[in-house]
Amino acid sequence: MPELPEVEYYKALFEEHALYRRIDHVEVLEPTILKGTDEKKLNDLLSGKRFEKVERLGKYLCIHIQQGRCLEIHFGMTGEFLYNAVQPFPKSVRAVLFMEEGNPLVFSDRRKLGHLAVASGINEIRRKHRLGPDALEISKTQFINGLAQCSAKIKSLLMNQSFIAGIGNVYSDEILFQAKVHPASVSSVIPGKKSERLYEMIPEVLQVAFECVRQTGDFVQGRHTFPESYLLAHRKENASCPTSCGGKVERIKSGGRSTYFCPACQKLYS
DNA sequence: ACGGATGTTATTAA
DNA sequence: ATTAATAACATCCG
Repeated sequence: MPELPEVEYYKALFEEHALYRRIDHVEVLEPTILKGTDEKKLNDLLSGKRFEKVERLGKYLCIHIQQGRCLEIHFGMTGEFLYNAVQPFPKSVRAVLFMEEGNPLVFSDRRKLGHLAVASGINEIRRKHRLGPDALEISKTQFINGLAQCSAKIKSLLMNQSFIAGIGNVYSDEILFQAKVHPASVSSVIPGKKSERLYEMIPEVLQVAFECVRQTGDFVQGRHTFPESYLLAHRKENASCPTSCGGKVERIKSGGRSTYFCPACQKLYS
């Protein structure tokens, strides 16, 4: 489930548990999660070195390795780091970074949709995956102009990592709900004031989500404790809209994903 | 039993 | 050139 808030939380956990520690060696249990590298190359890169820094861009982490290159991490749908795992590891474990001291850093990914790769830095990751500006860094002008130029549906645009990096299916629904914009609205038709409102809701929703994730801790199940005023706390068909507008939550398909919204609150611009 | 699941990418079609 | 829909990746849950 990792979108920007979850990946930001992974970053914080990494800083707390793994940063500056020295790697002994790497064992890869499932080679298919490696992209463009292999177990031997990873050992050449990592063994005997320390983690120096970790950066996040959208849903990616970039871990800088002492005197060398970077480890690129994407968590897919079910990826996570485990910091207290001991052998025998759960079968969802795909790679293990054994440290010179203490517990290993364990990459678990049940559905194997995440990956590890080697990169020179955050800019290479940006280029390779054609990522736009991070959702917490995009400028107002860039966002507003992007909407004005785009005839795609707003929900698709918010999830388009090339336009803005870090927002996925769940938080795009919430941002649209908080801004009271229908997910099928045509981006270029949304009035200026509403575009501004959308822009403001992005950091608002992502920061609230980060706080929830941080407090809940366990998020692989996808059950955070979101505020009652959030659609996310009522994210199922026919639930009552939390605004007491009397509307019932609807589900449609948009961008190939289940999209929840309140037809009474969220205005359609098309 | 079978539909659905929070991500990304490729392909195809309009 | 854009945009939308679909499948594929692989596995588990309700």
